[in-house]
Amino acid sequence: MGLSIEMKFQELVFDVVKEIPEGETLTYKQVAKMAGKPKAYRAVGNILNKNFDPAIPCHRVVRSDGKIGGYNRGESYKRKILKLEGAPI
DNA sequence: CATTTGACGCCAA
DNA sequence: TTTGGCGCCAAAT
Repeated sequence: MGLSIEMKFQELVFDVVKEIPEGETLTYKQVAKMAGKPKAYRAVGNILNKNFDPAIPCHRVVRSDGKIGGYNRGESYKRKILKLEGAPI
């Protein structure tokens, strides 16, 4: 029976991001690696960019350079949320 | 099916 | 330290 779990990279990324606890942050590269493709960090950014689902705390994904990164609702808002959550960033 | 798009990452200067 | 440029990949068109 071809019931092999076949998740798209996009689904895996969303799943990983959904599991990020409050006050924690992951880098795009880390998320890509956890999703099974350590070199797809570029695609991760693109995927999160299209996500407007508030159930996915995509604001907890930051750059490896220590910068905030972007956010489809405004980078300022992203930084504010991270500060409110007490993220080490 | 081919090309373009980007919320990135890393290195050299 | 900061900046510019190249590489990298999935999804959209």
